[in-house]
Amino acid sequence: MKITLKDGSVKEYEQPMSVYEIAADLSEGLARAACAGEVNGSVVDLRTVIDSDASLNIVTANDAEGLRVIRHTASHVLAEAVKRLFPEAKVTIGPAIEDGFYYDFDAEPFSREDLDRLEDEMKKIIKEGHELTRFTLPRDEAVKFMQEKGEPFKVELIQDLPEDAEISFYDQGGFVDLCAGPHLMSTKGIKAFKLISSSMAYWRGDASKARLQRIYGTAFNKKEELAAHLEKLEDAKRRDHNRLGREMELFTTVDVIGQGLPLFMPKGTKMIMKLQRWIEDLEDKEWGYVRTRTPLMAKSDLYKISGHWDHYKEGMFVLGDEEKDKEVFALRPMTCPFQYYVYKNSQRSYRDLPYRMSETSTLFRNEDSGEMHGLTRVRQFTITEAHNVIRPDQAEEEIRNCLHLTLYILKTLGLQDEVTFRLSKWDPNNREKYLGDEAYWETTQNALRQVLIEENLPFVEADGEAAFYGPKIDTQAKNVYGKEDTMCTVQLDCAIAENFDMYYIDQNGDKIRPYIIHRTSLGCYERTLAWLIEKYAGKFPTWLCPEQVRILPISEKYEEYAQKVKKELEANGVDVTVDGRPEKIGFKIREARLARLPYMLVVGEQEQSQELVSVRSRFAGDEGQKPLSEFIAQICEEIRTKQIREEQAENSGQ
RNA sequence: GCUUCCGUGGCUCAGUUGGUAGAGCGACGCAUUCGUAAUGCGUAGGUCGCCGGUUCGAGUCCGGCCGGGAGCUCCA
Repeated sequence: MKITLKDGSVKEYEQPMSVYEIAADLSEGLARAACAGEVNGSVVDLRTVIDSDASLNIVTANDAEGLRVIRHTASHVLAEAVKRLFPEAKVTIGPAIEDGFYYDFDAEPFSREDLDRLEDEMKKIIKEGHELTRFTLPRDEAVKFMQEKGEPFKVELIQDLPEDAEISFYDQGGFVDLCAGPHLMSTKGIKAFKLISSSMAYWRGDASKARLQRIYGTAFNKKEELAAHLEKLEDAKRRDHNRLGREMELFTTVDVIGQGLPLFMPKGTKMIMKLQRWIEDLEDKEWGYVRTRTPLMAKSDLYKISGHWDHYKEGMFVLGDEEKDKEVFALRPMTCPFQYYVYKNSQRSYRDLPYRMSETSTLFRNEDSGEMHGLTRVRQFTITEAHNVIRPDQAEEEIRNCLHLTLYILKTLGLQDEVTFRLSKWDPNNREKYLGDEAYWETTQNALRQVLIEENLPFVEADGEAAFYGPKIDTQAKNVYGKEDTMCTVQLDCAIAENFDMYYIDQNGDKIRPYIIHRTSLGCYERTLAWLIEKYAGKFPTWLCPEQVRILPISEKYEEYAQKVKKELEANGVDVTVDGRPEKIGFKIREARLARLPYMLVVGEQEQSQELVSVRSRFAGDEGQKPLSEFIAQICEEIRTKQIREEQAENSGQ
């Protein structure tokens, strides 16, 4: 690969090299004069490297590194612009993040107009082309330096650093920011950026600390890349389930019913019922589950035993007033304790375990008003969840078992490549939030980690994401805005059986505490539907479609034959309708396409006389005429096997 | 709960500096009975999210509330 340096000279390498490697190499020799900015202790002009030659094929990960440097520098430019236009604002921190950068300020809220003005100011700063130069100070001098500048947040940051640390600063033509770097050598290196939005954020993410104003922006190497990114965001919005789901009449919301309480329309309901019947049958017939049906509410007594009354009362809908009423009820936020009493109804032997209780249950959680979002964050949702009561020696096998079921379901839905796994651990610095001691958490977390490793699933570990009774394996998916949500979960709970006095009788006749696995094989139906809408942009696999086939008679003369075809398809369990309106065939096809239907059957004179149908599919366009019986066999097979047919782009329309 | 943007007929949107509303699609009616992405003509439909204020006059300005989007915090 060839690198063109800023002074015009060319450097050649036989092997592709990373930005880091180049940086290291260049800093040894000729590069210093041409470069600035620091990467891992080596000095390099990343701008030069990135721009060198598109055919260089610098490894993607390193392009990402370069982008981070551009974005981080952009955040400094933003900070300078804010200080210029709003001198009273205090700067805090401004890192590069996945798709851009942000900077938090202690300031009055920024409006969109403010952001536009800031963009203009940033353009000026970029054009002025300030060199970024690094210098360091001993800690006490650094503190003094920022005190004199009147930046209390920076002072606090410096004071948290080790006493003997050399504190590094970057100076861009007079504006100086505390920063570890690296940066571009000049503000001129920022060639394409945009401020996206502003929002409130807490200092150090702590709601009890200062409320800051965060400005989000993004920056790219080239204007075209920025444009492509913005276009991608626009495209993502077109797939947004909250828009598409309403447009396709899957669900709606009503002001007077309330926030976070979606109404499923007939089509959305049909999809959810298809998912639910599938999951329940699968669990019961193939994975050894029994089904329960327990109340949607209970007296406060139950939640006092489970611990929810003390820890999570704000999150529950409480019916009644403890002061006035003899009995206070609450709508259930989970199914766990109800199913525990199903287990406790009779004495269980070690031979009975695992005892797997599953229930499609509606849950209620009083989310804060700002939290609700479409179908992904609601106040009432329905989930097929289970509690598997097991012997301690069955833990690993049963966790694996649950994970396999989840993986099978994701694969069937075509979602297996959309997820990441997370080992959700406790927060050792916040022990009062959890049951059990360090040894308990080490043991249970190790058990889950072991399964993930053995199953060869890539995963991240996250502190403070566990349930209060135990660690989890969460299956995470991102929505069209890149926000991550938990879809499925497998939780190991070795603690709660004690609270409910659950036990089984072992070989020796002794009472033993079981472990409990809390798990879902799919996320709640609301969230899953949202995920499917966004993944498929409304073009669902045929088996899930609420309307799988629409019959389009050429004219009203063929209505009778259309009805006959409909009856035969219905007899085979296909969801089918007839569009008998006196419209032209082209018009009916257009509407069916816009409704994202998988199959259209055009019927007219020829089809009627020979028991044929003309098949037009979302997948292959005009598939031509075939005998009705052949089409039925084909679509039934597709539905039975839950096949996901590949789309073939049609050249007309959308 | 907080920050910000938004709320005009069923849907998507227009509505210049305040002078009581428009379009396309859809719906309905009539005509057309049609061969693979929009047949023509006509009709109806809005107290401009709700409440209050400023004003001679408010969809347009101000305040509060309700609802929606994005973000923060939270998420059993």
